[in-house]
This record gives sequence, structure tokens and C-alpha cells, in this order.
Amino acid sequence: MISERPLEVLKAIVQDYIQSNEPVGSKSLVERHSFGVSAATIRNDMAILEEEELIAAPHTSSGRVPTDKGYRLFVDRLNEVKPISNAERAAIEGFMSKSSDLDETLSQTARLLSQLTNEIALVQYPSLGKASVRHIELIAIDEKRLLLMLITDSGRIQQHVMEVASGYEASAVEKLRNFLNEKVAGKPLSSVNKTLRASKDEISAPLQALAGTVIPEVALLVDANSQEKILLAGTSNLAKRQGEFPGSISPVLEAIEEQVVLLKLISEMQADQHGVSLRIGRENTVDALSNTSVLVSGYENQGSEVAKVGVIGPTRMDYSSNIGAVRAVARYLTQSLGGL
Amino acid sequence: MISERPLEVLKAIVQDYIQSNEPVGSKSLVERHSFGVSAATIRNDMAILEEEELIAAPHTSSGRVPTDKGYRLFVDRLNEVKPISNAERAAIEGFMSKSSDLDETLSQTARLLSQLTNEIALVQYPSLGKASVRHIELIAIDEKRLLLMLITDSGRIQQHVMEVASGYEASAVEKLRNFLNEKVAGKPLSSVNKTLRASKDEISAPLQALAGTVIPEVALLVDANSQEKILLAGTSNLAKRQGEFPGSISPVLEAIEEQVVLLKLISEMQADQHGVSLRIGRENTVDALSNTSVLVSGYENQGSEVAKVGVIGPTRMDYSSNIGAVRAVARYLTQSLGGL
DNA sequence: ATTGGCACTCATAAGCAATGAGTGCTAACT
DNA sequence: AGTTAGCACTCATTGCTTATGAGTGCCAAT
Repeated sequence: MISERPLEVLKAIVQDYIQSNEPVGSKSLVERHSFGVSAATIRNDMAILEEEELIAAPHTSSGRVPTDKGYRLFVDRLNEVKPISNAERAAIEGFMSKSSDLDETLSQTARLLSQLTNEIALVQYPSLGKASVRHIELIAIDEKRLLLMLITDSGRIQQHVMEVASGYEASAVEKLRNFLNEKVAGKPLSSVNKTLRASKDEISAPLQALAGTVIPEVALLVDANSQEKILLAGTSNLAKRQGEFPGSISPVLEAIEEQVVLLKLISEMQADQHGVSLRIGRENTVDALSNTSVLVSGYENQGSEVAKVGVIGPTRMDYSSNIGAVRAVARYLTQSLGGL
Repeated sequence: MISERPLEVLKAIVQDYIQSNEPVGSKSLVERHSFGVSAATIRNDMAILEEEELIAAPHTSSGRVPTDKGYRLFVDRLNEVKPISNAERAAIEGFMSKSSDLDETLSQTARLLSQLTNEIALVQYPSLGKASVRHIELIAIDEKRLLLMLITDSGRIQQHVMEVASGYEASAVEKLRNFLNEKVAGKPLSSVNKTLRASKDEISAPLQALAGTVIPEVALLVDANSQEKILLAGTSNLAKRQGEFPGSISPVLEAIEEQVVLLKLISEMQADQHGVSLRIGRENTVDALSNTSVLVSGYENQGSEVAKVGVIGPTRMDYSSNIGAVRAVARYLTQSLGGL
């Protein structure tokens, strides 16, 4: 068991290193923190920490740097989450909930979070496992084109303009719209395609042609809806802060832009006691992210968690602030979705 | 007047420098190009070019690098625009025109162009000076909420969900929709607000409450529509290619993300004989962009130029390819919009 | 007008000593 | 037993000097 002071030393090392991005040595530690003991004592403590692989020396004789394991212990046991400042709270409240459109809300959330943390922010689109159709709308745009809209009860609104090669009657459009809504309004998305296919025969003959064009488009929208998707914001933060990043950043960018990888990664993550979930460095199964930490929190819609929101940054990110920010943003997002 | 060969030398210098990102010297020039003369002769030519400030030496005695003026002459008189390859053409055709939604088309265009060129791509939203309202739609979502849609003849579809505090009647919604469309369908966007304000009194009493909520929202949509806006894509290219960039890139990013500055800049640019417009280095009035070139081309809708599309990259970008790519993408975008 | 020749410049690389932050260890101290 | 001062040692960093060589500029010869 590691005793008290060495843990305090670890905490100080993490804090100093996050701030300075320089390996931290015993002397500067005693200068910046009041341990009440000498540098030599701190060195002994550091030897213990190194023994435990909580810190490591980049070069034989320079300061120490926290290892992934060190950050982990820091986050789990030593770190007090810094509550967001009033200014930040104001920024969040001003930013969010202005729009009642899902897409807009999510992309605003992503931008907000990236500004708040200076990291890359990610927002996963709500999974639509339980979502159902609220309404389908068909609108005539001109002689040959129709606007199809799908509104789900999660507040998502999708639209698609389609060409109707043969033209159509205004009354046919209305009939088809009513038919579609009768069949699928209120039904879960997952059942829409099946339902429509099954009830094909009920469509009256004059509507058949139009229905033949429209129904496949409905299917497309439903599919697009159920596809998992992640929104990124602030990737240019990487460029700006590149100096703070060890090694090259392009593989990181590439990994992040690979939606599938990222989706898999965050879907594996489970919330801990802080309400957030964190992967530090090599804890990420993705190799390119071995120098980054991924920090996410779930957000809810209609009482159940639907997706995640979070940040990606260097392992030496400011966990205290970022955990606070991610948590707050997730909470506000949940709240904001409640209003949709 | 500068005679023939020195210009050829300039051309070679630009090409080599674009390729290698290293100052180019007389010896490597004669090795890589068959001028049929010796290095010493080339040196004389280079002295002429330097005299004319078309090239400059970063250090007293190293190779030469084109100046902004040199690039300018190169682009205007020496550069043959490289037509896009078949593969690129295929990529463009596959990418574009899949969607008939304006927002989607534009953001796809931006992504496509940034992939094609490996630069930062920008797409300006169509100016709506002449656009008019095709249709206004009001859809009931639930007891207290309405979805308002504004469809313009440029193909843009905007929507907004609004709360109606006092609830509403289904018939009222329909009446209001008809009223709105009667008043403004076919009318230019710029006149919508005036028209609606003027005809306020014609609204029958039972509709007044609902109209009071809806009409301001219509105004908001119209305003959002007429706001100039630029879409960026590929800002992470900057991070990846950062080594090729002189100096720091964060000011560049900041300048680019400043929409107002960028809008002003590209609105000043007028197409040249190639159908594109180019600002090289310090030709950009923006200080932070003194190491970048901005290359744009106009795209059209309904026969008149509505906005610009282009790329931003280091002054030593590959003008031949990029001009070709920007031109092609602008053309396809015009074409794609014609179908909306 | 072109070229070979040559002196000159200057960034870059290589080698080397000095600096100093930082460690690890030991012996003394409390 | 924990703490500390002292000290030798390591090693990245810095500054310095010295090649090296790519590249220029100029001149005299072709």
C-alpha cells in the first residue's frame, strides 16, 4: 500500500505536468507546493511512485512524467472535479436550447464543448433504438418534385427532396400522406420498413405509382436515421495546440475521423462514479490514440441514455476541468432534448 | 522586358519549389530540366529574375524561392491548368448530385474539394438577393408545437420548431398557412418581411394569436437565410501538412474562422480569364493570410453567379491542379444546383 | 550570349566542452 | 524509522568551434 504523502506527490506531479508540459523534478515540486519536507524526501517518494509505475522518467535523469496508470490513479482517487465557473455556465446556457432542431442542437453542443475545453469535442447522435415516428409529411414543391419529411419523437427532423418522374395529383399526395401516417405514426422506427412493405397491397390503384416512388425514400430516411453517427468539433484545436502533443498528430486525426473506430470505442465505455467515462492513453484499444485520453458522458432523452458526448485530447489534459465541462454539457444537453 | 528563357527558369523554379518545399538552386535546375545550357547561364537568368523581384533568396547564398510576384506571373502567364484526372472526375460525379438538399450539397462539395486538393476548402452559401419564396409550410407536431418550413426557389429548405404557448386549432394552422403562402409565395425574400407586416390587419381575429407567434419566426428564417455564410472543410489538412507551412498556423486558422473577414475577402475577388480568382500571399489584405493563397471560383444558380467556392492553402500550393479542381467543382456545383 | 573557373557566403552538421537540472545513494540526524 | 544534507553521477541542452557543401556572383575566355 502506498501511504499518504507519495500520493500527494503524484497529485502535484500530475497538476504541474498538466500545467507546464515539462517533466517535473523534486526541486520544483517542493518550491511550488508546501509539503513541509525537503526535496530529498520527495525524491524518496518519487522512487516509490516509479516503483509502482505511476510515473516514469523520459530520460535517465530528468524530471518525472505521469504514466497512464498514474493519471488513472489521479483521476480515480485524487482528483477533485472542478465545477464549471459561472462564466462557463452562462456560456452553456446562452448557447444551448436556443434551437429546437436536433441537428442544430447537437452541432452547437459540439462547438460549445470544444470551446469550453479547448479539446476536440465529439457528440454521438442519439441512438434510435426506441425512437418512433411522430409524423410523416409530404409537400409538393413543384410539378415534379416532392419534399418528404420524417419527424421522430426524439425531435429529429429529416427531409429529402425527390423527383417524381411521372408527375402527380395534389389529391394523391394528400391521400398518400394520410395513408403513411395512419400506418406508421407512433410506431417505432425499426418497424417502419416492415409495416410499409406489408401494407403495400392496401394502397389503392391510382396511388400505386406515387407510392412506388415515395416508399423507398421513406425507407432511406429511416435507414439514415438509424445509422450511428458522430459529430466532431474543434479538430483545429489540435493544430493550434500541436506543440503540446507528443509525436505526430496526423494519425490521431485520421483515427478520429474514422467514425467506425470511434463509435466502437465510445460504445465500450461505461460511466464511472463521476457520471463520466474515461479512457487514458493505452487504455484506448486504438493504437493511434495511445497518447490521447477520451472522456465521455452519456446524455439522455426520455429518461434513458441515448448516446454520448465528450472530448478527446492529450493524456495530459486538464481532467479536473474537462470532467466538469463534459458532465455539465451532457446534463444541459439532456435537459435541452427534453424540450424537443 | 524579360526574355523567354528566364521565364522558363521561373516556371521551373516554381514547379520544383512546389514539389520539394526547398529553395531551388541553379545546379538542381539544370539537372531536372533540360534547358540545354549550363548552370552558370541559369544563374545569370536567376539574377534577372531576382532583379525583377520574382524570386528571392531566403539566405544570402542558398537557392531561390518564388515571391508572391513570381507566383503571380507564373499563374498568369506560365501555368497551364491541369485538367482534372478521370479518377477525380469520377469522384466528383459520384460525390455530387446525390442529394437534392442544398445544405447537404454544399457541405459535400466542401468536403470533396478539400479531399481533392488537400487544402482547406470553402463554400459560400448562395446569396439570396434574387431568391424568392417557393413555399411556406406549417406542420403540427404536437399540441403545443409547430414546425415552420421555408422553401426557396434556390432549393434551400429551412425549418424551425416553435412553441405555441396557448395551443392552437388544426384549422387555424391551415388557414394561416394558406394566408402566408398567398401573401409571399413567389415573392422575393427581401420583400417578405415588409409584405407580412403590411398585411397584418387582414388576418381574421381568431388567427391573430397564432399569427403573432408564427410571423416573427418567419422573419427570423428569412433573416437567417439572407445572412452571408461560409462553410469550411478540411481544416485538419492544415494540421497534417503543417510542416509545409512557414511559421505558425494558428493565426491562419483564426483568420479563416473569422467569417466576416473571409467573406469580405472573397467578395472582393473577381474572376480572371481562367474563370477563377486568386489572391497570392500579401495580395490578401488580411495580414494573417500573407503566407497563404486564396483561390475561388464563382458558381451559378439560375444563370447568375450566386456565390463562391474555393480553397485556401500555402502560397506554394499546386496552382495547376488546384485551379483545375476548383473550376471543375464550381461547374459541377452549378450543374447540381440546376437540378434542385 | 554562353561558359568554365574560382573565390566567397552561409546554413547545416559534427564534434566537444560547459552548464545545470535532476537523480540515487549513503551517512548522519531527529 | 523517517528525514535530511551531501555528493557523485547522468544526460539533455547550450554554446562554441570547425568542417562541409550547396549555392552564388563575377570575370575572363569562348
